[in-house]
Amino acid sequence: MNVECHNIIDNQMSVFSVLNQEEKELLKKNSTCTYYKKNDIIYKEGDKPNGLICLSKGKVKIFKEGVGGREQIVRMAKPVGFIGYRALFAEQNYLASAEAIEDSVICTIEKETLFSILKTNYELSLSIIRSLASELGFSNNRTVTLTQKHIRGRLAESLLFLKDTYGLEADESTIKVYLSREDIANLSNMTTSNAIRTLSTFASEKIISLDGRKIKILDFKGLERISELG
Amino acid sequence: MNVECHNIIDNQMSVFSVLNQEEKELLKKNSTCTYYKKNDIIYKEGDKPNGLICLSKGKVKIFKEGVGGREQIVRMAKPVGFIGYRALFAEQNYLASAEAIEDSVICTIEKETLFSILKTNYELSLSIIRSLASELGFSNNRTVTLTQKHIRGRLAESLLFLKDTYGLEADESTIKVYLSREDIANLSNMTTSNAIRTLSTFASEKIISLDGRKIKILDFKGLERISELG
DNA sequence: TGTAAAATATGTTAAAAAACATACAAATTT
DNA sequence: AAATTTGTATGTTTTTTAACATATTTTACA
Repeated sequence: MNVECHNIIDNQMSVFSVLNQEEKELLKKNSTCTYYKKNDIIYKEGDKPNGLICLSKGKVKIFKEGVGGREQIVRMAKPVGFIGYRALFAEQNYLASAEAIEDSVICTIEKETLFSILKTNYELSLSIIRSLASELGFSNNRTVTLTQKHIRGRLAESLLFLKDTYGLEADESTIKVYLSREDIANLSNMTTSNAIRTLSTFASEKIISLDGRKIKILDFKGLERISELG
Repeated sequence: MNVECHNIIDNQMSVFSVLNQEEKELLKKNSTCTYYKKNDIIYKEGDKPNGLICLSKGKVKIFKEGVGGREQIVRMAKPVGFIGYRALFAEQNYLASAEAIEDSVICTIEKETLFSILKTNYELSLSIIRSLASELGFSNNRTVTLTQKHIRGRLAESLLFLKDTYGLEADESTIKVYLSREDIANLSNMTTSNAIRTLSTFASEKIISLDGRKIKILDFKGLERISELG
């Protein structure tokens, strides 16, 4: 009854498109589907991965607990995308936690099955290598921007990042994800107060407009300029 | 005449140990050896990778230019280790630069040859996946510590990181790498002034002792405490 | 070997961001 | 519907860190 899993594995756009029918059937037989409510934890820092988790529906934040329990969001996942594969492939326990920020559906592909297919399928290995290498580039980039940019620059970058990740509503300006001010702060390496304050400033400068958790980008160029300036 | 390359490929401890003799010979035939003086640039942000670079001798820093040209060191390489493989496998141009901080020898394995061997050798793919996944974990960790820890915590962490990476001299306390105060600052996300000042403070607290660029760790537990506290 | 340049050191000031305080609104629970 | 909790908003204070200034030492090299 795990239709969601089947859909992902059969998806022509997914990394599994390089597999033959037999391999796909094997994956389907060894995967399970799980449903999560908004704010549900999918896994926690320290947990042991037991498979490749694929986000089929919903949105998920990946975060680490830092100094004094302060949360830093290191990644935002969208369908169809993988979660927690870093720990799985590094053969480590999770170094970050995953939490659904919307009702979500995940499909977990059993570890041994995945590795057995990986053994014979060069294309799949290569696409995993590419994914990890891209994400490492992204992470290194973020290390620099989060440490070097000032508050306005960091917030502007986060808003552009959210836009790039989740896209815009039909109005071509509302960012298609609804985060709490606290999550925006944890994504941008600042306190909640400063996230709220800086969002208000951006709104007063007509760069964005705010309506609860809805954020409309009014001046893309302006936002990019602030992000680049630091 | 590229003996250095041959040594690396034949090394029982390297990732190439999983290759058969034929594959090793192919790699040797398609690799070149290059010598760098201290402060020589090996590659620059934006350059196109043309092979897998292996550091055979010496020490190399990998850094990114941030806001206003401010440098952030994202990795320190030691022999025998790979450099610039992220960009190679992501099929991107380099997102960081590499500079020798000591006289160094590198061995470059030609790209096409490497990929052809990768195609047939599952073990090699897997070890690359593991490396990338580990480094991604490290990078995410650093994002959090560099943004959340205070100056003392960041510097303490950097000193411990340098110790873990390059080890200690025979005296069991001198860190086996000699960096400028500027490099230490660029590794720890602080200004040179603050690196100098904080090093002096640590020295006055008898946590470390300084002799030019030689740094002796006198109180390991103390340093760890400062690092963990933030 | 003298001189310029680079690196190190340290004090002072200015700016940035966190911490704190408080108020209010909205959502949830009872 | 009242009470409580949670999230948002904004002003003030304090801390942290960068920026600046200047001196001294070391290194490079002509």
